[in-house]
Amino acid sequence: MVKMQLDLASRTLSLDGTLSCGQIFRWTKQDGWWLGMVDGVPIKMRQTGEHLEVESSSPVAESRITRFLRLDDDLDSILEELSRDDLIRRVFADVRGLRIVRQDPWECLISYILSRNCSIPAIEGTLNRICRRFGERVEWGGRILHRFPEPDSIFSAEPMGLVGCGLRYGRRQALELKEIARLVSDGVMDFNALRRMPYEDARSMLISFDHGIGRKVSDCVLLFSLEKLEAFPVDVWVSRAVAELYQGRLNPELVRRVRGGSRLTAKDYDSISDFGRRLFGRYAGYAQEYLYHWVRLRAGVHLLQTSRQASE
DNA sequence: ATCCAGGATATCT
DNA sequence: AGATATCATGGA
Repeated sequence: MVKMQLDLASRTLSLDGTLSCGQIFRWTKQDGWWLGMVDGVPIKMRQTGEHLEVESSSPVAESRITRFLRLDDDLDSILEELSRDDLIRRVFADVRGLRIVRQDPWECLISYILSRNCSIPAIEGTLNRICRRFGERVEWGGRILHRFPEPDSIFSAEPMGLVGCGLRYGRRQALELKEIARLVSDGVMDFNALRRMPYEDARSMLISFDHGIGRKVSDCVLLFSLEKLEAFPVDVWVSRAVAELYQGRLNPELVRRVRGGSRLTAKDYDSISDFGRRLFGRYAGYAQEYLYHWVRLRAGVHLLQTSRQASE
């Protein structure tokens, strides 16, 4: 057991908000501690006052935690730059200390491919079952955890084994996951290369890989794992938030469709995403995540599962 | 039981 | 190109 304490000092952080808002799916809170993995190493974290307490099974460089939580971002400056109007200022005030997390691109990509048309608890359940069945077992403190499976492990998986984990779209989706795993394993899909590309180019390339990667999945992977903070993913919640706050600046027909609960067309996605990016600029993704968390909090979505098992 | 959820794609006009 | 039909699970 290795213990470490990070001095947050002036670095604003809400660990609860950051890990419970629905950007990342495999962290759970138990007895006041967040339990999860960073680079395959089991980690426990707890925020107490000005400090972040970190416990791990083996030594972890402080810089890895700092990178994971994007504590290298000057959050206050970013939010100040994003404060275009009083509406978004109020959202920032209601959702304090939320940070975008730096996820592993492979895990992030698979997570969002199978997130489509699913609720967050369902995504968590499916991911946990996939890790339990295909990921490496790790024991820590009498607890059994599972790493996220390597690409080769998914590539060589039996399709029905994946389907049995609860995929929303069955065998078709299992074949998608296997194909993506092959592309990653063969280096055809090169996350480091994508990270170096401009947002628009990386997004076009990701979408061109197909097999379950569309606009939304691309934007999530780019924002949460590939350093593209201008990405503005749009789901039903973000569309509701934007349609509510900025109804006067959007196509009235689009606002009506969002309010009526009808599904978003590809064109609607582009309208809202482009609007967000134009309004907020290089840190639009941060504004998006605050909007997402804000509407869900206000709708009374409960974010912390208390009784469900993480991964055994 | 019913309803909804961090959508993508094949198949039309 | 742009609209729409289809896919078909788990959790609240």
